[in-house]
Amino acid sequence: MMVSRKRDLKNRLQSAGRPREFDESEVLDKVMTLFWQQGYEGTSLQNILSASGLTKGSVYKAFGSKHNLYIKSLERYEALHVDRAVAALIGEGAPLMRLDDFLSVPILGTKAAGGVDGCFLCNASADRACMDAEARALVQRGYEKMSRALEAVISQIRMDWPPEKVNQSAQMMLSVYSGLQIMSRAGQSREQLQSAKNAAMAAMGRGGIGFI
Amino acid sequence: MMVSRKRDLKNRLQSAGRPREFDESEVLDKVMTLFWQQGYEGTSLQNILSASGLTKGSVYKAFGSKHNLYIKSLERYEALHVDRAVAALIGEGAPLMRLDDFLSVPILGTKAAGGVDGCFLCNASADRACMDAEARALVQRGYEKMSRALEAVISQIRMDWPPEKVNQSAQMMLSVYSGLQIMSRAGQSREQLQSAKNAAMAAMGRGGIGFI
DNA sequence: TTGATTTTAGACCATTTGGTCTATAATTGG
DNA sequence: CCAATTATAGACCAAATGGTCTAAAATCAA
Repeated sequence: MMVSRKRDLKNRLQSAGRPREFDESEVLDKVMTLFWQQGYEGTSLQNILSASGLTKGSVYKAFGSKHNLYIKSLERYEALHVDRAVAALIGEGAPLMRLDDFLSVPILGTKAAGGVDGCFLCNASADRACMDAEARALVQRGYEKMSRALEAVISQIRMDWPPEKVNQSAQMMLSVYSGLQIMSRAGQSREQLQSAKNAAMAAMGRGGIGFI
Repeated sequence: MMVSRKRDLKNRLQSAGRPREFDESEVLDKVMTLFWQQGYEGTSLQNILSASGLTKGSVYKAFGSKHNLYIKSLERYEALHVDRAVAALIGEGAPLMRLDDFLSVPILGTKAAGGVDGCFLCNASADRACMDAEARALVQRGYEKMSRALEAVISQIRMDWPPEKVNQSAQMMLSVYSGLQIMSRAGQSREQLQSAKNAAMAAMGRGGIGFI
């Protein structure tokens, strides 16, 4: 047959042939959850097939490889969770409250009866980032986004602070956030995490971070 | 033969039979490094055999299972690294400097050319703690030790602070530490980590953590 | 209807997984 | 030297791994 006469101008959305029986985003959400909870090596193809209800053929046709599925999952996490957190940080309401809410996420996400997801970026940092450049770039981009948003709120909270001080505080808040997420995965109690958050918030109060 | 007449009173160190050809602690150190760097599922038995130079028979005779090897690795990490960090925290010198040194570990450990180990406790938090109660208990014990040591230094730095404030600050410092370790695994730049540390240290300075 | 195109189901594959078992080697106490 | 004991090497194993491939099914354009 002729090559590539196919549809240069028609610009259709639905190509010919049998249509997909699944929603790609829906499947990706389920797979993302698996990688998020169990890590890359901890999630087997079988896990993925069971959770998605698909068969190997469909998965490999649609996503190509396990690794690509992981990268796509990270991207989806960024779009779904990081961007939402960022929007909340730079959104409406008292800036101090917005920062507090941001640091509360790791604490509220903590379920008493085990099974804490934490933050996919933080988990991926430990799990894959140091051995997978593509994953690392995505994780860094996520941190970068949160870092910028933190700078924005903090500069609203402490309008008297110079940019340098705002930047350092934002980096500290990001560290606190990551630390809380990681420690929540380890089952640290809500009280302990709460204490950490309180001290971090207190550093933003009157007196604030007093350079030594 | 008779049961358990073996050596109730002799109390010998070396039992009869062929002696070990390897040093158990040495092997454990190598295995610990593998689990630390690659995680539980990311480390195969083959990895372990190659790194230790042992064969399956010896490994299983000496350690029983991969899982047990992981637990032993966590214990060894606690004895080797956590206890050392704790000792340094409550040791000699200016307390403010000791705290600074503690938070510098994640930054100095960062090698420019990838391959950052981070902290085994933090990695294990993301990797295994939420699906392995034994591992979780060890991780929590490690955090607990560091937390107590942090309280000790902080109470030396700010003798005017009430215990509650000291405790909250210690929890925050532990979060910052964990966050730095995790973000260093993701390849965050030394400058970024340094900024976070600076802000955290600043919170201990004059004015300190000013409750809102 | 027919031909082209695409997805699906699942058989199939080589490799690797964690783990066991046995024969042999190396030691000690007697 | 001999019996008992322990460690080593590596053959062996069933199950699981990530991945490929083919035949059938489902759709659309002509």
